[in-house]
Amino acid sequence: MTPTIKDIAARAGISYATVSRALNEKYGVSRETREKVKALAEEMGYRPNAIAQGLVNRTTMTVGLIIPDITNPFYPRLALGIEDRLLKAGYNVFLCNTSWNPDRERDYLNNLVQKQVDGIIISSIAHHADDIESIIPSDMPLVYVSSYPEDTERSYVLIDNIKGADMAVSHLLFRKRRRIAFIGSQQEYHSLEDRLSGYRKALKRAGIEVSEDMVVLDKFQEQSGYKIIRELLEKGTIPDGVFAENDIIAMGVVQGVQDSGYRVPEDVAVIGFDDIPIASHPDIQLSTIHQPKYRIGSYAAEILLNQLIQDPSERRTERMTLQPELIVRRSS
Amino acid sequence: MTPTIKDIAARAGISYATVSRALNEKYGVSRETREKVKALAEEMGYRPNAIAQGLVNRTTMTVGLIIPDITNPFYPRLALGIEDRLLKAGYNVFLCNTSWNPDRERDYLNNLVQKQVDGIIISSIAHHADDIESIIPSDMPLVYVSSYPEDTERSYVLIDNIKGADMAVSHLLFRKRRRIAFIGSQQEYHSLEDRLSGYRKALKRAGIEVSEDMVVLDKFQEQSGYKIIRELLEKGTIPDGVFAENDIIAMGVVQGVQDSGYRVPEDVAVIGFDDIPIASHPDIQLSTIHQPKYRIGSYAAEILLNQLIQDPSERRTERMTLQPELIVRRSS
DNA sequence: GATTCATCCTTAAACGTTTACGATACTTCT
DNA sequence: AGAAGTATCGTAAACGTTTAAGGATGAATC
Repeated sequence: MTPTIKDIAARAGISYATVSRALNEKYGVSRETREKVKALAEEMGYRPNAIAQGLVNRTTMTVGLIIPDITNPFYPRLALGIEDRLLKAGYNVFLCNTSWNPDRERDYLNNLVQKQVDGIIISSIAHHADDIESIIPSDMPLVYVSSYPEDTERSYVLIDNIKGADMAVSHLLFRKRRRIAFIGSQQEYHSLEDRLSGYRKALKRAGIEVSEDMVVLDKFQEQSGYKIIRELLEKGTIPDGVFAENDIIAMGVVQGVQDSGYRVPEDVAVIGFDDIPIASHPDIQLSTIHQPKYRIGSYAAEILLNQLIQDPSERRTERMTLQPELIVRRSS
Repeated sequence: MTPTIKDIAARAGISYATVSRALNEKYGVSRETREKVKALAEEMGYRPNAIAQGLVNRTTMTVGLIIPDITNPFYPRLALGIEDRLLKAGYNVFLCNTSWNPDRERDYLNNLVQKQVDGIIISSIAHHADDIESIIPSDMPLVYVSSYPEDTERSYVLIDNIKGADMAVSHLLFRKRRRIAFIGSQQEYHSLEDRLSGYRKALKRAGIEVSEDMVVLDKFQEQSGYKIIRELLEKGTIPDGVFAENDIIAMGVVQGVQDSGYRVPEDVAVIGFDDIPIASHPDIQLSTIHQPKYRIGSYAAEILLNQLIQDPSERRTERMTLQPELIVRRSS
């Protein structure tokens, strides 16, 4: 249907190998035929078959991006940073949304190696490096972004979650809160754990004992914050501050607090994490820890690109930990 | 590196053609060798090279999805509906974000055909069908979603934009508004035009003349609503109702109205389009026209899948126009 | 006039699969 | 026993491209 180099060769009266070299600017073809070939290619609407090229070149100019939740505004911006950077370098990206499903993450990884992607960027929900790295060839470039399994040797780009959480909780402490809850989702996500340990760290430093019924994790994301805080309040466990795993959950918490007849921030101060766009809306004004989402994405892409051009033997792992930023708004 | 069927064949002491047939459950291989081959494949960690398969099968189990703005919460949900449906059928998706850039849309289309995708779903910003359909092979399945060029013969899935806009404006009229503005972005987007004509239609039916300074389009998306309404108000052009192209813009309008010292909805009633999740937030309460985003996506995927299994000759164009739903909230 | 050399092109193999066809051996039938 | 059929496997071509190696041509050198 669409013309191949053989079609061009036939019309030009030369062999298709010459056509290939002409189009790829290789040596050994005269200016004359090169121009003739190019004109013909243009005229016939020739477009190289990337699949065939991929087979012989052993590179597909394609990378896989695995994220847990495209519905959380954090990830689209991250993905945008990645896509923009990779596109500039000529790569396309397979976007894979796992919806927090570890099986789906595994399946997608398998899929991506079968599809011969050149590299993978992943915001993983797996706990162990092996869950991921045993699936992919050991020489396949991989960079973790925003979350990673702690026993990995690979590159990653992420915010300092411990420090960010520490800052958030310290801020609540500064606001004279003493009964500070941590509310999150039950997903096995390494950044969750770091945020949790940052939470513990800050409380410990302040000499406050962490009461375990103040740490509540729930199965789902979207409605988690709302549900959890309402249950807490009804049970009579009344925190005066809440640090939520992320802004989506934090917004649920704020709603829940208000619907239970309490005031934010007077009765319960709330702070989230991520600084998604809506958090700064005048009618929302959610305090949070800022993450430079787009930048994190483009850094991750940059690191992957470095690995892509390097010899596997001399690949170094590059790790970036970006500094979080406290954003104080009305909710605290 | 990773084993191929030849490696398996060598270890099994048979030809690689037989290995292929064994793994693909084809006739002509004994139970015995089939099982031996499968065991070996499992043991050696064999995974078929999808690129090589793609070359011979002339199908890549891959589809391209082109959207203008992953940053607008409308699209991730649309994409999710598409991805979920396609994944179930074994397809992977290239997500392509054009950032409202027509050149980038064109480049991506080219890219996708070179990458030999089996089909394309696109929320296009192009005006003419030719801008898109001249790029792709005529037998390549394509379905438009949420927006489409009006001179196309292809399938599409979208909301009835004219009717939705009509409903929105009629609602404002019902609220006794007479000076109703339309605020949108300047992107060439067909759904924009339909919404604009729905706006005109409703006004006309009510016997209200459309004043052209009440229709304002701006270049960008995110800040458009805010900027435009503030300029309008400062110019002394004070609408008592605003229909915005989408919820993102509508939210900007609400902010702008309030920052200019007017009240929503008392002085200016505002209604948007899409019903993105945040619109229902208790502190936002934006009136809007609901779109079933996830469902639109999965319908589009369904239609594409139908085309993928059909013979190109007997492909019928399927067009779905979903009914919009008016959601009245505090902003009107 | 033979040799060398550069230039331009062709041949052929390779990438990892699938699949039509042919070959072989074994069964079954007459 | 010979013919015919069946089950199993191998050979080879094909998908569209890149690229190493080699061949042809003509010009330059001696």
